[in-house]
Amino acid sequence: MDYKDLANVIFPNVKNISYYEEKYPVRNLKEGAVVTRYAPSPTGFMHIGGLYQAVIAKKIANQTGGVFFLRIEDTDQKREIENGVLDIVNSLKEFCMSPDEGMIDEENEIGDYGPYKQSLRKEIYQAYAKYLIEKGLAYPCFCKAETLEEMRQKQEAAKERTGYYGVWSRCRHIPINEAIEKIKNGEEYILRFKSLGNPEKKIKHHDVIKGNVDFPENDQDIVIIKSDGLPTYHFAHAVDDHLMGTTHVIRGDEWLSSVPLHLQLFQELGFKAPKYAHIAPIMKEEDGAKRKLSKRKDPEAAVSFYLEAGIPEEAVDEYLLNIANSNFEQWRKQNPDVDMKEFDLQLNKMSVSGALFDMVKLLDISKRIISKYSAKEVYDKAIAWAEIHDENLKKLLQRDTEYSLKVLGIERGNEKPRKDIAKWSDLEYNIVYLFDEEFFKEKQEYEFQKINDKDEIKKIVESYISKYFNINDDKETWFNKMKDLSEEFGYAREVKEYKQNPENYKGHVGDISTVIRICLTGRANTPDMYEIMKVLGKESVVKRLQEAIK
RNA sequence: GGCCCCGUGGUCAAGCGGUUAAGACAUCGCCCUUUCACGGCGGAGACAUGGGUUCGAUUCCCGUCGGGGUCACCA
Repeated sequence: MDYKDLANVIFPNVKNISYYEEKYPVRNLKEGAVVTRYAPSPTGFMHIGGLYQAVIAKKIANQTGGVFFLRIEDTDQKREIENGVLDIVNSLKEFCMSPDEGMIDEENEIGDYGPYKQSLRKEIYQAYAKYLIEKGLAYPCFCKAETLEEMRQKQEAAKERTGYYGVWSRCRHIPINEAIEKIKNGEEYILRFKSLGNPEKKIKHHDVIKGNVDFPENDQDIVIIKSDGLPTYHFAHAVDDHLMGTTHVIRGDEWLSSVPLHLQLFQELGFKAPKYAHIAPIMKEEDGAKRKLSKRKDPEAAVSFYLEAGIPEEAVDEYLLNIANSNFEQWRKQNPDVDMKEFDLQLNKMSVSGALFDMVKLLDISKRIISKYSAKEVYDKAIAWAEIHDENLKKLLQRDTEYSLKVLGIERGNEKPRKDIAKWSDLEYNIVYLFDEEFFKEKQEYEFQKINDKDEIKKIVESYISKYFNINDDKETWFNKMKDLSEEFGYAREVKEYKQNPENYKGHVGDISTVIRICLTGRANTPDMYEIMKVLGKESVVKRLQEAIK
């Protein structure tokens, strides 16, 4: 009895690995093209850290003329959630991070290296597992959970390393015929990798992000095939990334310490090892301590959080890119209108330790991006958001599209556009008062500032309506009239004038215009008043002013 | 606890033995033909710590402290 017999008893019907090696040939890509992947488990909502990985992986692949694919790692069927795959696929799509290959919905996929869902690749893993058994590098393990637990306690008591290795790996030493016997008797077992590593020796690993890291060799006989017949992460990683032609494994740095194992697996399977780039996680500060953004505790960990808040997807992508390579913002400053696809991302410039998530910075980026949109773009994007999240805003904007466009166009499209909207959920507050129906819905409560004498206010407004206001004035005329009005009531035409001789005036043009502004809009702070009047139109302006002094 | 990684202003970060230690966000002040926003200018604000090595260390080495990761039939 030899290893081949054992292999045949365990996997009597699987194909030879040469079948798969031929079926999935080496990719025909140009020199330097990088193949990356995003390989999540459908076990919960899409995490911002996952998006971060996807952004980086896609960017690196695209900018080298390579391939970015999506592989679903659903080998832990206990933890799987409903619509997990769909959520991942849709989230990627929303953030413009759709893969070149891989799953495109719960069932379907594109690309020649599939299936891209691990649960559908069972027989492939088994073929490679069989190959390892034949080589004497994998063996069945009959240890029960309790046995393992006992062993572990002994190890801890003896202050030894825990795990299944060396003298502790009892099933490794079961004679082949005995193992076959057990299997034939129906004993339950899993498959373990037979590690040839020696922890006294170091392996050198060069990580594309972390740099040189030395580890002891792995000597753990880790599980490669679980009792449900599916592979563990480690084994699936080696098989899949080999067959799918991944050149750069870009993943979270929680995997860094398994590199010795993975390298060993690639080695023993006869695969060329990929390059590894281990990304530091996005952190959050709590009670003075840093920790990974948590799915449970932090709403901002879910990508849906940003969608719901109405932060443009583009802004989130740019923010993430900014965390990845901090020189992005310099590039952005020099190339304000260039698509972020043009930015050259460099893995070796990535930080080795995790950055704290900075919502303020995200919002700043978001403001910049929204400020660049045309009124039409704002309209379309805001409606698309409101469609799902804000019925009121949708109605408001759609009532009179033409008018809405004028409102959204205020101080937009010029050289220094307004940057006061960071997310679509800000928009309603920002513009409601420009709609008469809403404005007159409730009696406005005016809080005047410097000038608050009712009579004085009434006179100022009346005078403005009767003597100065003309909707057709150009900006300069309009401006001068505001100064004339100021003068009429004993206020300085210029702020500077007033500051030089405050005793000569009751105030300055700013005080007067504030009165008009508040009567007109109900607010002390608004965008340019001239533009607002133009948008409101003659009737509305007069009506608003008259109502205000009633 | 073992193994591994990290430690520059509040945050993200340049920096690779000699620098007035960049820049961005945040913050403060001033300016910007009237508010707000934008923009401009300026201010405050940092090399965790103790030893080495060196003519000279933020940069190199060691210790300490602090932070993070990992030690599953989870990924």
